[in-house]
Amino acid sequence: MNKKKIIISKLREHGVKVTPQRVAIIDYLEKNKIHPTAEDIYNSVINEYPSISLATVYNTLDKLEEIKQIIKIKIADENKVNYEYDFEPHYHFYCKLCKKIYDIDIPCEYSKKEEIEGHKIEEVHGYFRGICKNCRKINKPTASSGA
Amino acid sequence: MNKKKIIISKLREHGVKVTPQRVAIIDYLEKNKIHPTAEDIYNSVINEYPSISLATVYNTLDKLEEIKQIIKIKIADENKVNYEYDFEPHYHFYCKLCKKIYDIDIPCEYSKKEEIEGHKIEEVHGYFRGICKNCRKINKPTASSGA
DNA sequence: TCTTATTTTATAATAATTCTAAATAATTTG
DNA sequence: CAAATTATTTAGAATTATTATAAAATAAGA
Repeated sequence: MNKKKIIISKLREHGVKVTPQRVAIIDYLEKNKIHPTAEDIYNSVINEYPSISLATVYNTLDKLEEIKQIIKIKIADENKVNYEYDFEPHYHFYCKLCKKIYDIDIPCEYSKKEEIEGHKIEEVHGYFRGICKNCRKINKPTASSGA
Repeated sequence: MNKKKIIISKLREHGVKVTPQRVAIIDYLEKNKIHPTAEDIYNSVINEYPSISLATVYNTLDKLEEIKQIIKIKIADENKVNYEYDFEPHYHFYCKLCKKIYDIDIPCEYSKKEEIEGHKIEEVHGYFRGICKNCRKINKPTASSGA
């Protein structure tokens, strides 16, 4: 059973209607694992549903978050939310130059703990910020430009 | 040498003037280690400097971030930034009920690494979200209300 | 004191997100 | 099948945190 099917059945379980707009948003998430913003999703889904509204995108993302199938991540410099579709807990890396968010293939420490210092854990978030692999290369002085 | 003095000398090093407004903001951070928002700071400092503007608070916080004396944390449900004054890297815990941010007294794994998967690390962030110790108590069924 | 650069202030602008109310679609009930 | 009910979508207005702008105030140096 793939994630799309899981989501659809979970929506039904929760009495949430599986509308074409919602499916289009789920499809987008399924195919574009780039930690998109609500606007990224909107800009793509609007091709299929020219009358879709940004509010519908936000509303759908909220529902998906409620049923714990996506996670909001707040990592960018601009004050906006990116959405994570992946199941497995892992770290993220945000590049201050190209603004891309990378998945980091190490599990979050503490991601399996249920509580910490008496507090009940529901989500674990871990991320790095810095300069990514590619931007380092681009900005590194070349042999000819070096001293 | 305490942190306030360090900050003041660092500001001077960077050619940033140490104005009374800025000192008041630093004092607030020194005395209120509650991960305040810019508005929290503004609401307090305005008592001392009734004409201070929110822009000055943001401007000062940006300067303090530039010289790496505070860290922006994006953890709350509302889309706003909280500021961390503490030196040592550690985790945070955000309570979804009372909205408080707790410091968690375990060091961030990877906080001393310089790079990961080829990316250059400049900041490491780790946080939990869930229900805090106190809110768990308050919301727990009492002996008399239980089955 | 005059000059210059910096900072503060007040206000306007921006941008992400949420809210609202009307329109639409789907579902249930008679 | 038709009417009634309910959930959803839409368009657009409202909200809110933050940033930008420009004029006034301040500070530092010559």
